[in-house]
Amino acid sequence: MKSIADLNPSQQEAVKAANGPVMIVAGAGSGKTRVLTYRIAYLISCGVPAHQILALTFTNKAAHEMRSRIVTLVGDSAQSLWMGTFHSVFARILRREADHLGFTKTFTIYDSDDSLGVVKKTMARLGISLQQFNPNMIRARISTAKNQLVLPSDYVARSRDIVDEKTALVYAEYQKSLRKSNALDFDDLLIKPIELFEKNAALLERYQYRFRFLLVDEFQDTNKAQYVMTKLLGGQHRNICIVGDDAQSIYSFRGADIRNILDFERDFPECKQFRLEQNYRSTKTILQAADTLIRFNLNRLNKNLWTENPQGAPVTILDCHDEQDEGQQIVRALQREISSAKLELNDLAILYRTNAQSRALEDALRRSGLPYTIVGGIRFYERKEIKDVISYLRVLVNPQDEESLLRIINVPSRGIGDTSIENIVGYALGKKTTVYAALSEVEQIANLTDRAKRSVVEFRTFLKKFNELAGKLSLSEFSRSMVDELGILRMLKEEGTTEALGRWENIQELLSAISEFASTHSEPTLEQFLEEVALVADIDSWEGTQNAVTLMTLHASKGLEFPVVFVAGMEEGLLPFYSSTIDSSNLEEERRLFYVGITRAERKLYLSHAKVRFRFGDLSYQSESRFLLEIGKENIEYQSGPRRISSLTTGGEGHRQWKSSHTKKTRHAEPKDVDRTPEYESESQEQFEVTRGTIVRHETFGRGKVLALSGSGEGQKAVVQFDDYGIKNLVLRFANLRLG
DNA sequence: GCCGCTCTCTTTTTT
DNA sequence: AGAGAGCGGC
Repeated sequence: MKSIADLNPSQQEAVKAANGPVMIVAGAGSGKTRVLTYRIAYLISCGVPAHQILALTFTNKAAHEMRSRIVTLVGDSAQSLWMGTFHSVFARILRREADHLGFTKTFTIYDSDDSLGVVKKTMARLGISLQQFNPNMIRARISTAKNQLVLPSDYVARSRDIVDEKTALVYAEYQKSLRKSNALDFDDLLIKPIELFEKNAALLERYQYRFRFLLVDEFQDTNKAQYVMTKLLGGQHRNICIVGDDAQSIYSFRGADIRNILDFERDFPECKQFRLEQNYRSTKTILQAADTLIRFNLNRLNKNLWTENPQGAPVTILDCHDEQDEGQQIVRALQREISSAKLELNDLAILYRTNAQSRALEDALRRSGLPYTIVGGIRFYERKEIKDVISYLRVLVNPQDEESLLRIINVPSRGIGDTSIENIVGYALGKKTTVYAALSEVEQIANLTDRAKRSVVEFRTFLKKFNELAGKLSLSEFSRSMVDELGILRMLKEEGTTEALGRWENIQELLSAISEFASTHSEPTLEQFLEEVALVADIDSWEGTQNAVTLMTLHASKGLEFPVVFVAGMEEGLLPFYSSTIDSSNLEEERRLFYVGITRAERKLYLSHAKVRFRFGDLSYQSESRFLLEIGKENIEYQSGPRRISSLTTGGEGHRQWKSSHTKKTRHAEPKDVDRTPEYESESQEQFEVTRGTIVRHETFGRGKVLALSGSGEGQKAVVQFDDYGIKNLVLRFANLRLG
């Protein structure tokens, strides 16, 4: 192995503390990835067989990169490392052990869309109104419960409102449906292994023995299930190394819990701690800005990041009029940077809070002719036409997969309508058999038209044919001929619209992806392909090597670095983002998110904000983000746009009303300020004043509290938390609210 | 059963 | 503003 002399002393110590629990607190840009790779390489060079090391990373991309770096350090023996995300590693383990849990190896992994479909069907079956109760909210609550290892049976006792009561019912049925479909959702991939190991001590022991060294990266973003899993696997040998930075925890909405770091210290009191505080990435100015900002968070571990890098240029703030202007100003700044600093396009990144913001930025880039690449947005594998083809493949692998089966039974449309489907499902339910099996008993299903019966037989024959072909053709031949026979490509081509052509291209792209998968794997199977598809993240496929500016969300930027970084949309309401449920912990997470953004920058940071922006089809006027005031005046310079148009003074009637409510200056945020939620587009009502906090009464929903207001005039909307019906979004003009 | 229209909801972030 | 779902007419 190459010498580790090129690491600094604290990095070296962290690398060499091989045995026992280790906690590495690694600040942004402190060479964390380097330490991890060297640490693993060091273990291998000390004689630990690579297959006894399990390293859990946050993205597949990080895993791939680390693995190849380790291979360059210690050679090919490192290929047998176990490395990947929690989800992919445990999916792999679950495939092996599926029969212990009553699933088969070919189980399907349901994404959030599939889960939502199951939730909806379950609600319908239970007679719970989809109008009254938001299926998405119920799905989210089920997911949260699962992340916290709350079982359906325990959920009832924790019910706090009527939505919880309904959720409890749905949750129990939802789990049964998944089991019937031989399917696991994302959360199950973490929970089921725990269930497996708790039930089966011998099996746990085997895996404990197998993975003698555990490493967990981005530990601040693990959830309870992931932590319990870590403890289970590593609790005996205690060779657990966790690496993280509490200041970069940005996934609490997904159940991540920073308290895991504190719990680790409690559960492993003998753990050795290392702190990496020297930053190698950023200029002093950028680091100071980040540090000044993060000090506004009360809830944090103390850390002292420092750097030997030069002072660097101040952070530039771009005042923009609207999102178009923002795009233009960013483009101009980009062009200046490229010409003056001799940068490549892939040295530049534009980050934002929400995917929706990319649009205006893309427009500006396109107009200027600057090539760009976008990470994320509408995910490829979530597009309708792609999901349809994938569903066919899923059903062929796992005929029990009801969600996919019902999705494709009439796609392309073959005359099996909703009524027929209902009859088939009803029949299956009555006979306690799967829908797939019911297809073979079509003659016995009541109320089916002859046309529907014939179509079902056709559909069945189609599936059967490709089931038989599966073993005979190569993966890419197989999928191509299946798509051909489905006839969707031909149909799309005939349709001829731009949209249809786009879909046609997408399906071709999917087929190429399958071919590529087949050529890069030694024994490619459909099962493997589907698993990979289910667990890819947008960032996994980003290479960063092409000659283009990169656009992505702040979340996706975690772990990356760029010489020049732009953070767009620095406005109250957008960053920090607020929804109806903002509280101080949300605000602190938003601040950490911005912190992550700042610390991606090596040499130069730009922050932009717009006065006017379209949101939800309405113009909205926001004051600049409080975070701009929190990064320290001494670190910033303002650069005004070349021309200022203020629609506050030149705008028409519709705009004038905003004047009064938005001349209010954002309060300077102080850590001690208890109520930090700023006024959010509040305005007076005709009959009575509705503001945040007003208690109102609704004809059917009863008593509720106004959480937020948005929009203007006729279109003004209120987010109301009802005592019995949860959160609703109402148009005030129609809602007929009375004071409660 | 299919087509086209209107209404609703969304958009926070993602494995 | 745009997409998807739900509804009504053919």
